[in-house]
Amino acid sequence: MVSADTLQRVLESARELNYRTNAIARSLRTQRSQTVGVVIPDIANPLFPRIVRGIDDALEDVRYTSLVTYTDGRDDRLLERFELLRQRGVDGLLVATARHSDPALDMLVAARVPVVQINRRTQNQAIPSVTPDDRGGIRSAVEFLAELGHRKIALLAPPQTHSTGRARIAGFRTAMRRAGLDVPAGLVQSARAVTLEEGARICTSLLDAHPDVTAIVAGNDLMALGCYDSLRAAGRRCPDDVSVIGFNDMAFAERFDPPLTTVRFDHYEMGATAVGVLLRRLRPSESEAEPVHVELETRLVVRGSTAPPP
Amino acid sequence: MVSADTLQRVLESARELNYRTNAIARSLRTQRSQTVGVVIPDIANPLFPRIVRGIDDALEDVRYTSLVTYTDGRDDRLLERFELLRQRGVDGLLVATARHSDPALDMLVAARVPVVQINRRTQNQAIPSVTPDDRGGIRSAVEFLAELGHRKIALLAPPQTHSTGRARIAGFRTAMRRAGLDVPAGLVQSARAVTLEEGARICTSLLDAHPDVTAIVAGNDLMALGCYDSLRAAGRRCPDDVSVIGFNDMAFAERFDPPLTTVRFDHYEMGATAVGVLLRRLRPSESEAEPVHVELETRLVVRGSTAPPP
DNA sequence: TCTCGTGTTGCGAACGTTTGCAACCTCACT
DNA sequence: AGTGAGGTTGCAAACGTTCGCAACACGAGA
Repeated sequence: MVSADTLQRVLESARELNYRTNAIARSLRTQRSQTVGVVIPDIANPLFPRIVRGIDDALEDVRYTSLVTYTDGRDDRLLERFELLRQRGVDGLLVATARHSDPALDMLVAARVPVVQINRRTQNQAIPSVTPDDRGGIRSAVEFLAELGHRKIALLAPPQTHSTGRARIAGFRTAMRRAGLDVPAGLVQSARAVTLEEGARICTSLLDAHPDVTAIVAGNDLMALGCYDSLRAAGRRCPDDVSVIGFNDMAFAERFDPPLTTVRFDHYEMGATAVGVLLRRLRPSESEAEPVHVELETRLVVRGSTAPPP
Repeated sequence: MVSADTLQRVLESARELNYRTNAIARSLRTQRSQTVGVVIPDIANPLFPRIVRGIDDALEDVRYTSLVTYTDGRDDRLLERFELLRQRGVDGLLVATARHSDPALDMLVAARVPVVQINRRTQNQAIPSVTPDDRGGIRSAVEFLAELGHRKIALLAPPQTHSTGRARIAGFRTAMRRAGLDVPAGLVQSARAVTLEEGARICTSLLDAHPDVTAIVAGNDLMALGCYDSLRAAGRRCPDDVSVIGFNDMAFAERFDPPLTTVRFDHYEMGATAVGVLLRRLRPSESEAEPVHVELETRLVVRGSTAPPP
């Protein structure tokens, strides 16, 4: 539109005065901040750094920035977090704290805030989500254990209030049925939280009640580590006496003692994909489009925490 | 200033219209964004999540928000990252990527941008910093090994371009001297990067050249894990044949095989303290105050990767 | 009663962009 | 030469706050 020479001179003096376009002023005028809010339980939980990294890299490609905030699993903080982010003018939200029934999320869709769920999802189908294939993952774990010869397999599931809890229980039951195995009451336990300590606690009570269990599918890697502790305390060896399988393939899982057999999916990709879904929603033309629900492929990574039953 | 009744009514209708003060407009007007930029190599590096968490919690107390961005160790990206954050109008910067000589940081102080360094520092004394007590930490590691009876102790230091590299070499030399031990050339090696792979590489070449080494002090926990790999590949056992000590006490270090003996300091506190220093700098009255350099106390955590020499 | 000081109220400018629109210019066609 | 289309230029409004300042009211002292 202007001559190359003028452009050159403009750019030059801009650099000279070191002009920097003021993103705040731009945001105020355009009503878009090129910013998305990310709500996770805790960045220090090993599940989340790679997710966040995937988010941030994908956002950077389109010159967006993330604002990350934490709930520490305290659901009463959710609304407050959302409020904070909206004050800051985020264009959309990436939420990894969904509960099966989640008024805070419902409120967001009512307020027409673009939201995408990560890792977990609510029953409200109107909110797009990117999650692992929980059922498939658990199924591959059960199949593997069954092939090894295990018959008494227990599941330590995430809480029933999480989609991960429900989906994994469902996946477990169908896989067991297909393998021709019983699931006696008491062999499926729901945790109150997805923590190492809770994993240990449940594992201990489970083994007390059912000493003949030879394999445990844990709700995630942290809970699997809790099982390690519990087994050690009970004088049982893993994998010789009891096999353990985790979920997530957290960083350094291959270096634990024993190296953890676990269901892997790509955390980085989960974050990046969620950004893609959100950005699509952010386009005015597609803001009302049918919500997508992406399920990420899982793969069982066999390491040292699984063996044939004794 | 107004009656309690009026206040009540104002607040009520504010809630009714669900008024939300627009942080962007406020920032534009006040020229303060209540935001600080955080520059780290990579959130997926296990050192950083707890630091960032400490930062964010401390910031939240004063209603600030962080904008986190990554360099992946590519120093040429630094300026670009700074530029991005300044465009976004951050009030100050927290930088964990300092090099011993660092033009990008010098540029920031020239531009009077409030900066605090975390974990590492440049030689430019004008920039406040919060770092671990590198010398003290290494000293406690060496003293412990010497007490166990080790005589041939090697150091795999971080790069010389990092303050951590220099300080740890210095600490190593004085500790060895005090213990009455020699430091032959070749027993102090500087890494090119602070990674697991680089740790393995150096460890292998070190053990080739000096097979009589019985203990290794690694630049950090990741490099220590690299030593594990290298030792295993060489058919040497840890700690029976060679002891290994790390630095940082990264998450789950106690669960590695063997559990890692390492120098611990409080990452969370490091982040929180840095925020404190930065906030003080942000006050106009103290922006020119003498820069402080906080050194965080370290403590050796003895686990299973150390034993008397064979 | 007038002046001055103190305190309150309310208006409007400013922050740095983007964007719509009016004004203007050029050129071609009638 | 007049008209209109197409294109360029430049100005001003607007985004949602904060904050300085003018205007005003009130009371006290001369």
